[in-house]
Amino acid sequence: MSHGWAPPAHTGRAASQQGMRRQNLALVMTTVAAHGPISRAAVADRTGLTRAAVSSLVEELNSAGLLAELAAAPSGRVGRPGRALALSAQGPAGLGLEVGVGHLGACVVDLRGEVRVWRQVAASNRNRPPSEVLAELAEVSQRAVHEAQDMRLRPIAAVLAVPGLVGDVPGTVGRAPNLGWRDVAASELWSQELPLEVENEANLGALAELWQGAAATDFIHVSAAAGIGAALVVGGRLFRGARGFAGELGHMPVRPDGPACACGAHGCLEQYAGEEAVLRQAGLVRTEDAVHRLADRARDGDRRVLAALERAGRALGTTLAGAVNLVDPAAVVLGGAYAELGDWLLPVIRQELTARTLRPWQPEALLVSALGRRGPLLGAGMAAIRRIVEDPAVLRS
Amino acid sequence: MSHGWAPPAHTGRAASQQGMRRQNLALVMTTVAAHGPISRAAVADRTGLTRAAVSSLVEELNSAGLLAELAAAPSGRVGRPGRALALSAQGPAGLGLEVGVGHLGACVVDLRGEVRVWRQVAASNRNRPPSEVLAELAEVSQRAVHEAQDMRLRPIAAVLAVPGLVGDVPGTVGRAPNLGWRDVAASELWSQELPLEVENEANLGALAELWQGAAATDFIHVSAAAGIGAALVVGGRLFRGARGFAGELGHMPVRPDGPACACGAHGCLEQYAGEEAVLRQAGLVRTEDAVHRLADRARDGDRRVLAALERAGRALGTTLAGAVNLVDPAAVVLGGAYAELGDWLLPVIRQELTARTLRPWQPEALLVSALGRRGPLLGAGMAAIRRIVEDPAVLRS
DNA sequence: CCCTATTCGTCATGGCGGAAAACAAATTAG
DNA sequence: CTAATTTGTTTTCCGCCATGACGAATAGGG
Repeated sequence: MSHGWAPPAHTGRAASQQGMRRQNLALVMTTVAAHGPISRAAVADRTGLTRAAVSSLVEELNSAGLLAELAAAPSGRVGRPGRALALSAQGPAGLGLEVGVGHLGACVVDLRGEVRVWRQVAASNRNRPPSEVLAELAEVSQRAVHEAQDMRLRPIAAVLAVPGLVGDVPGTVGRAPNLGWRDVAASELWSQELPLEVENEANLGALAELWQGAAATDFIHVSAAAGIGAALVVGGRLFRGARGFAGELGHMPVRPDGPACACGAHGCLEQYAGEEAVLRQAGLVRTEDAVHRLADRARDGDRRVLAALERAGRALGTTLAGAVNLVDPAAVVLGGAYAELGDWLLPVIRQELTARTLRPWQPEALLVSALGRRGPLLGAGMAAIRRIVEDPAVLRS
Repeated sequence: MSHGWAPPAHTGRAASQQGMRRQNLALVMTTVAAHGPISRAAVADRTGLTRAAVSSLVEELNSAGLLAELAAAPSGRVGRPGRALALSAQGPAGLGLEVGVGHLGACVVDLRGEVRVWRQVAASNRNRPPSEVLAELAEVSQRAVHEAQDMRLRPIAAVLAVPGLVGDVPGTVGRAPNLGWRDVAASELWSQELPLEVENEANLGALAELWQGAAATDFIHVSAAAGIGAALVVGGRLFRGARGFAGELGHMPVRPDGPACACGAHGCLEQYAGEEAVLRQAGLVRTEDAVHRLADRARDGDRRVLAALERAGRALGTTLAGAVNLVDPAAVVLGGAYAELGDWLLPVIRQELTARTLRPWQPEALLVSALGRRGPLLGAGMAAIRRIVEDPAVLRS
């Protein structure tokens, strides 16, 4: 009647003692990262490892320069005081890079997740040759790296945030319409020593949100630039879908027979809540700082702008309600350009969410990103160093 | 500027040698399950374990009665022939149970994933006291268990498929409107020895689809009964969302200002593609076998029925396109009542998917479940025994 | 001041489990 | 019948964590 189990569910990997060590090193590392200065004994309690094992693991992490012992603080409790462990403020660091339409950015984040260097410069990158853009970025980056080195920080990996899609080949930009890029092998053009990884800016914004602790471990992060993108974070990880295309919120249907969209369909969300559509409704022309002007006029009470924002918010809310019904996230975060327009969008979206989600929806579960435009670059820097926290053994090679 | 890493990303568990053994036992088990009769050496090649380690692991699984050695088949290749390992056709088995509106079911699935006992009886369970229903189910179940025992099968766990929502407390049915159940503690009413777990029938249908190998490891399984539910399978696992409510496809908005829905919103998918809506459009009254009658009339070319199905398919397609844009599954599977109506729904849905998905959509990635109504019960049986395959160490306790 | 209770970190021992390599067994090719 | 080849087991070894004991560093009480 049946034919047995289907082939593989992605066959796991063999567990070895090296793997065990590796996992426990990571466990200690993440525990220290998450629970501030903490003693070995407390790590042991929290992880289930023995104190002896923790000692050995800490010793290894310590001599690799990943952990540091802080000065002892009097605890007031009886017994020998523990020695406070914390992630090292020196040593390995992550280099975050960003190519925006109107700016370039570089930042350095240390193991603790703290931003130590932050540089952004204005630049007109629209339709500029990628090699030229990356060359200028390299200059900005090098200054940032030098600054970091003065603080005894040693960047070990770079992540580049781009307003576009990552290509099938790692390290390439598949398409970035706003930059005019198409199939750009960024990591090859990148002449620096550091390994470079490319990631979509919206995804990195979502990761920044995750690691800065504003939202839960399961949320939808919506951000708008030219298009509308959503990043799904599930169980503390980016959810990319089977082919890596998950999160195309902008082309969810709002009205099946609505206005034609560039994608070929009709009534996509972008036709209601996309930058171009909103500006058109508001009677504004599209410029680099259009979002600011929208917000200004809304503050001034401009009827047409307010109506445009309400219309956008309603469409966005409807679509998000659908997404919430389907994915059941713990929160929805508005980032990117939407963050600045939160005052006017939030109430309408809340209304729609409340009305259209089958399960009761807590109003406070819809929130505006506190990171704003800094999200992508911050996320890039954090992502670059986060690997070390989540798997310190990669440095042992 | 920043405040370091956010608290936990669900802190992992400490790796111990026992855990290592456990993981490798599972690895051998799943490898044998997935790749048919296979020799120790081939398992070693495939998993990366050494032959010695595999031997030791197989020895343990063997003496626990989980693996069996088949008669040697001449391979024709040079060298000592391998001894073919396969999952045991005896020993531990899973008991699948189902309470439907019009029937009760029980089945027994062995370690290989093969159905060995299959029993379904008609019953009118609508608004019947849960204790009475479960008592009758227990009888059916016991006969099935006895039959299984005659085949040297020993059911070790039961999973119950219900057309409703699982409650917060494991083992309880939160709501099953079609049965008239509300907060029923099924596992307490279940007087049998076996541990009982309760799961939504649509989810189990999706798991059956997964394990029977029709679809990929990432897909959306749509099924309709009274409501429209979707089960998301991601990386070979059920995706439940933050609160366990993921998959409410029926209340995704199709037209923001469409007909009012029982959920309080307007224009939900259920108002277009739900059983009641389709029947109303088709001019049929609602009965137990309404789906059959729909299919019959459609086959006869009934204009009104065909129009109703087209309308439903179009709405379903629009919504699924949105879901695909958001989640990017490798496939979409139509199950439940939709499976029988596939001939008429499929073309329209394909059309919408092709038109509305941003990424190119392969027509063959939309398919109809071959399991039909058997899915939920089959999935229940398979789920009950699948745990042993995925973690054989649980039997060691 | 000294002694005890308490907690922390380390050290020594042991056992478990996989890796590596040698070996025995079973087949094909010639 | 021998050589070659592949399989499965045996043996030895090593890494890693658990266990338990011990020294270290504190607070509290007499």
